[in-house]
Amino acid sequence: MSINHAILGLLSSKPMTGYDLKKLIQESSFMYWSGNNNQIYKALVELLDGGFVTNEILHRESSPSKKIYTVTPAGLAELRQWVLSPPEPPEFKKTFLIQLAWGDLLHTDELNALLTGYEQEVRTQLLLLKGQAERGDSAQERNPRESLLWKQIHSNLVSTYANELAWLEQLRQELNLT
Amino acid sequence: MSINHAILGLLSSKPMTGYDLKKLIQESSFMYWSGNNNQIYKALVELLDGGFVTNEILHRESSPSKKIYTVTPAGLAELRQWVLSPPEPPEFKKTFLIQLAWGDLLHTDELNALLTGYEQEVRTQLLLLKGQAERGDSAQERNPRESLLWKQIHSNLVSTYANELAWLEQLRQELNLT
DNA sequence: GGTGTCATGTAAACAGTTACATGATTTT
DNA sequence: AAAATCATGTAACTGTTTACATGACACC
Repeated sequence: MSINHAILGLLSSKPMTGYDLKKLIQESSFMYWSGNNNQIYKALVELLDGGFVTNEILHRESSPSKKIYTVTPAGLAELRQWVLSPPEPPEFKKTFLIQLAWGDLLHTDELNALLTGYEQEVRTQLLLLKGQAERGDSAQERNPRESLLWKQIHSNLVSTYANELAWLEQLRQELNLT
Repeated sequence: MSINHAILGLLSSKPMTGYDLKKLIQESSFMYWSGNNNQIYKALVELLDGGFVTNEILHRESSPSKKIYTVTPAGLAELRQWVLSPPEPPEFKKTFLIQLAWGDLLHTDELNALLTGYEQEVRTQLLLLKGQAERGDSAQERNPRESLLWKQIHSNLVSTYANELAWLEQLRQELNLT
């Protein structure tokens, strides 16, 4: 349930509308939520109720009125608190591994096709990541330490996918030699 | 929604009760569902309705009657079909990375403690994995190809965690040198 | 005598996704 | 003239988790 904290984080660099937040979260590689309206607008109501953000409402003739959200000091304190909290282990959902678990039902060529399919998916994810990096995503960093952290987050994801590809290579070799 | 297929897979090696399936799924490292009653018993009803499994009911005086589920040929066909279907990309939920994204709010020593906390979590996961492997988990394999596949699934998870540790090492170095 | 395992199931709450609804403005 | 973007929100559905409920039998 940390999308609220992610929103606090995003707002800490710049006041934004729900619509802006939605886009940032949807485009982000490491903020893993889908970033649909329901999540965002619900979270913003909660954050407002909790006093962690305030909003400035721009009324416009017709069109829904634009709401620009800003973190409060209480919101910043909450964010810091959360960042300090004990990390959770990473979670992996690799449905492919479950397919592979019963891959013995397949002929060798079918199994090979399955591996190739997975490889394609992983490569696609890697390309998406690099695309985001080139577009200089995640906006303005402030100081060198922060910018180092963001680079390392990106590097974490890249290495995770690269590791998957390396493992695939190993699997292919073992399958062919047996 | 592939827990149904995972259940078909498990039943394909041996008829079992819902209770047995629950334990296998909960102990498994790569079948990522929690394996709570609600999921299992609901899935079994669906599989039964679809004609993918049958059950033999052992009535016992008092105690709920034991139901032993067996895959039907239709179930095996469905399983094979699913195993052949185009793989999805892996999904990662690394909440830690989101904490790190705003890690610049922390003092250096706090940040270091955060990294250590994460490292501990990852190491714990690795130990759990090795424990499962030693207990010769995932039961009886049939032929060399299948047994190779199961070993490689295990190896995938190990390497994923190992990669995380290697990345942490790199991050530590970059943080200290800056 | 208490704890743990076996064995089934239900209820309630929470989280997440997809789709719906509206309507102006900007781009192609 | 059509399509995409801006901007907010709601409704319905699906998936997941936690907790409740029952009761025998085995083990310490």
